[in-house]
Amino acid sequence: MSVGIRHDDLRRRNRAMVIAAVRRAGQPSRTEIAATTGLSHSTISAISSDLIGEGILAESKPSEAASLKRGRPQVGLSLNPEAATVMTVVLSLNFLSVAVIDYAGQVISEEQRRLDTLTMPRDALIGECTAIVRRRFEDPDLDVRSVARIALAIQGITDTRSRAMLWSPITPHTDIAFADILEAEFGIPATMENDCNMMAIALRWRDPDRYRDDFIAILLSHGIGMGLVLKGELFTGTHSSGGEFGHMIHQPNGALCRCGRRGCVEAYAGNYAIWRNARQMGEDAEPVADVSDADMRALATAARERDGPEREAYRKAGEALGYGLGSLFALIDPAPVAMVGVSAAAFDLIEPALRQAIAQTAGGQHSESISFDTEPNELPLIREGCAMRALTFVDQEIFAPGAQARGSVGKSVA
Amino acid sequence: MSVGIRHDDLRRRNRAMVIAAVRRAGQPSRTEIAATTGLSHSTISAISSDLIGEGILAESKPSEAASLKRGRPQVGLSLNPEAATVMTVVLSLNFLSVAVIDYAGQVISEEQRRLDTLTMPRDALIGECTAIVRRRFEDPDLDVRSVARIALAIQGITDTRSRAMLWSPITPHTDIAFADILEAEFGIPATMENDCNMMAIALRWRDPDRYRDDFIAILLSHGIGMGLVLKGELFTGTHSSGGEFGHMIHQPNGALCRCGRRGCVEAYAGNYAIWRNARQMGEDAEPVADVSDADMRALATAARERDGPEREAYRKAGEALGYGLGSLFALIDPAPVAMVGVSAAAFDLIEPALRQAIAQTAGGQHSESISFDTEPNELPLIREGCAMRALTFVDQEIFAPGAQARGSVGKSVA
DNA sequence: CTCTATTTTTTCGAGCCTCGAAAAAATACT
DNA sequence: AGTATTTTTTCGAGGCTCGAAAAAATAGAG
Repeated sequence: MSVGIRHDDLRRRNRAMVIAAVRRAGQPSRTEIAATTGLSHSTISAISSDLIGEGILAESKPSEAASLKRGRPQVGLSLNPEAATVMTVVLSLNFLSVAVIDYAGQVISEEQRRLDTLTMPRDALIGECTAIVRRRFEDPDLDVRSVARIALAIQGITDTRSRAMLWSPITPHTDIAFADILEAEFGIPATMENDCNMMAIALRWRDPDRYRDDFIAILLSHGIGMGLVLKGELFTGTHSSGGEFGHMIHQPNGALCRCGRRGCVEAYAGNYAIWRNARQMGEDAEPVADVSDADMRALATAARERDGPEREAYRKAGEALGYGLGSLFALIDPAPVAMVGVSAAAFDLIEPALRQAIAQTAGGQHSESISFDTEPNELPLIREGCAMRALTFVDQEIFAPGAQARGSVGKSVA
Repeated sequence: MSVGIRHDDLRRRNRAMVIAAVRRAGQPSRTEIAATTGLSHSTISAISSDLIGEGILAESKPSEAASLKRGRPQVGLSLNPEAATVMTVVLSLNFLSVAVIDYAGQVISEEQRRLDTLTMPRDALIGECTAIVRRRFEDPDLDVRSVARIALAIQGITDTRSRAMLWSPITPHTDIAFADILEAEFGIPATMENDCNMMAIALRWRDPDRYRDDFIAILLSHGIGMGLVLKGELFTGTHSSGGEFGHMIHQPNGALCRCGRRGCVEAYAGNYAIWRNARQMGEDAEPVADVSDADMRALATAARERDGPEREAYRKAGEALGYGLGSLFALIDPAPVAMVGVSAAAFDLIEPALRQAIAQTAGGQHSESISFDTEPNELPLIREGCAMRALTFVDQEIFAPGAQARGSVGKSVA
């Protein structure tokens, strides 16, 4: 059962709250923090004085707009970039990237690398990941001790505890406990996250007005992924990262999916499925391993030019996505959707059939009011989400230790 | 954003925690409460002394088993039945029932009534509800002032704030703010809940070992409903009660559903759908308004006796439920399922096709390990859930005021 | 150039709350 | 009757937040 609140949790939680307020607002004054947190000025004063003393926050120049006002000018509080650093590792199909990010969220250094994830042996894949991290540590400019957290993201299913990759389309291997491996290797806390969840976190930081408490990020790529934020919290399954939107059933006994089953949404809307339909290869054709972004763009161009199998392929993708979203909306009610990935650039071809399908479902009662946004480039989003994930971990678990250990106050996405 | 913790919230939250511990454990000693809440003995002593002084808790006889032990005997703490009462109102097809329940959860009095919900005018329906509540208030044995909360449950969609029924299959009328209406009428806080959510709450109280943090309650009745508990909390949509499992899409452009759309799970698995298929009326046949429980039982008997359209109807129901559950499990991972309602008594006819379908979905990877439980009688469950819903409201909002107003510590189902 | 109004931030004492340790209470065992 | 054991209460210490007041820092008025 949930547990009582001990007296010392109070300060820790309010510390975390202040740090979160600064991370969100950028350069808020103490008065502004008091307003957003609902705590008294005295408390904010005491806490921020502590945090400055510990080198977590720093005072910045009084904000420009405020100097027009009378009275004592506000002093902005900001995150001290040197308080800590975090590392992000993003593993996607044939591509591995790492970045070092300071406490204020700026990228310090990065490295990217192509590799053949589909055919690599298990050990080689793990080795590449540890090696790329190690190379960052060897950078003489980087203070190794400052690295407080490593966040990995991978396309595929991870476990709820964010320790391991359970299954991924980018490698034949399963159940790799990347988080444990990196922790053992470098002695730094690490987590293994799902790529679409990180996209959702990044969207929330990028555009908190549109993506606030309830929204959906859908990755339209070789496969179909989803990151879901409900009531301000990242939605995950009970055992895994969950949210396997791409593998909801669209057509019982339908098209062959990359996962080996039939009729999944992905088997109609993934790049390989669009490709298969556009090339009229039949729904039983084995999914191809990869379709280049250029090929997909050519497909979209062809579909825009004339009515033919390409256009029909996108229509089928839209239909599958629409019925899938309709079923999802039946469960969670409609919410804003962000379409991310290379096929999001072809969303104009997908949207009509999608809206038509969704209008025929219970969740689509107000289908014209459901709004879609597109973002063709998923990698920067994933990296950004990872960074925020790692940074907020440092905020909460390291700079306000114990605050999140019990109960659930103040938990929120990222 | 989430808000800081003020000093006085501390006591309120810990009060709520102590009350919750007593409600859960029945007659725990102070020492046991200290252990489950993690608070110190001194704190528990102080809080329980307050609660006893306020008439919320009462000391009961030392528990029998403990007297075998040495030392000072434990004193059990229990809920004082006279601390408050709550009222539950359950509105289902052609049936209205009300009950008064004391603070310890015992039914004090009840009344049940048949009425024709499908044809009643809006005002008459509302009038029946207020009248049946008023009659309970007129009971001379009932201290009107003790009634602290009214919880209504209805089959259909309610809003997230638990104020109104938005849509229901039992009446043609929509958007009835029952909670507001009863509050205005009697001056007592009221909520309007979804029936399947109440079932889920009741299951959790009845069998916390099986139904703890993640489980699904599915109502197999004229329509198909679902109550979903994830991570220990009732899952609702962003705007409505959500969880409209019955209206996830099973077959695009498939059988005609009671909701007017096509291919919903319910259009294959609802009683009217099983009836329609068993009578070979075709998937376009208008759903019948009601099928009696006796007719459904006769159908099940016929299906068990011989291979024919009845058996096929149950097979189709199982298939729809299986694919629907498969899609749901793709999103949330598998969880224990309780099948409730008259058709749960025919689950033996449904299960084989259900398991076969689920095995073909992503969520059904370990389909043999997914466990189903059946409970043919939904009404007692709904009433029980309503009672617990109302009682825990009193625990938290009235006897520990302010505790839940900010943040989210200690929130949990019911 | 000084004084006043205004706004932000800090300081200080009061009031709560929880905690640990010790005391008190209540029983079983010897 | 005395001792051991377990539960519950008491009491002082320490920590935290709050409100009020003071201090700090600036713009505008005269």
